[in-house]
Amino acid sequence: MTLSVTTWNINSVRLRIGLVTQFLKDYAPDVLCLQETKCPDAQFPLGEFRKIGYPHIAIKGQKGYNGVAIISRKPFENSHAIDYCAKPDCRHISVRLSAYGITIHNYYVPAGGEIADPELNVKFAHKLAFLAQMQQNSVEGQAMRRAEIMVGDLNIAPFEHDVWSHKQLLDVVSHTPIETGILNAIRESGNWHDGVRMLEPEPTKVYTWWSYRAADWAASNKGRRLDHIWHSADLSPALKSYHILKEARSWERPSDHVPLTVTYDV
DNA sequence: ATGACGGATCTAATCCGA
Repeated sequence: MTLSVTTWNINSVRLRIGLVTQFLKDYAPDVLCLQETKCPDAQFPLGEFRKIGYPHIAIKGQKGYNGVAIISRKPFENSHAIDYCAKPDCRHISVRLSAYGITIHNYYVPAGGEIADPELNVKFAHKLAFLAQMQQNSVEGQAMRRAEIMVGDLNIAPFEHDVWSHKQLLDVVSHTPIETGILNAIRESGNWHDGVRMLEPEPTKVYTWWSYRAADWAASNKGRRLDHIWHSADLSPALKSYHILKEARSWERPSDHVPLTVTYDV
């Protein structure tokens, strides 16, 4: 049985509903995890997904900012959302896929603002606190962790070749040593495996995000790998392939992130 | 300057993204 999971920071699900449904029709992943839906639950476009074969939907959204969703062709149970840092800001939701017995966690980690110093920047302090709680959960669950996938916009590019210039981004939030160190510690202590880097090891450059601010994003190609799909160690034998839909960055009115899909043979 | 664009909101200017 195949399981394909896509993660995509959509930067407003209502504005880009046409792009999302076109993606689902063309690429048909089993599960789509969205971040930055920017949509209160009551206004989520459930019908648009139901009519193209995605009837199973878990949402955690609010007005204006953040928001996550899991949209599935296959049924799930135990939909669950965690408030990290005791803030009800819609940055996590999980489901358990009934037929697979696999749990999927979908995260939107805080961006962290401009200044990489928690003393000077409360947004960076929030990011570090969020990551600390993720690490605590990761370690606590490590011994029992089976059949789990975690995806999302983690807002950190952990490896040298996850950014266009390691040296030039060392003091830029998303690639500072404190952030990359914590993300690597979360992955290692939780015994998570990074499927994309197993299939595409360093030093190949891999990006999932290109800034809106570049005059020509494709020509400058100053990207970062901010979006990730990890799995528990027991799923590594099932890891099949990954796909980054870079061309989605050129679609009309695009998100600044593109869809990342990992496929398992389970 | 990496790079000033793009989304949502109490439709104007402000917050936020990374």
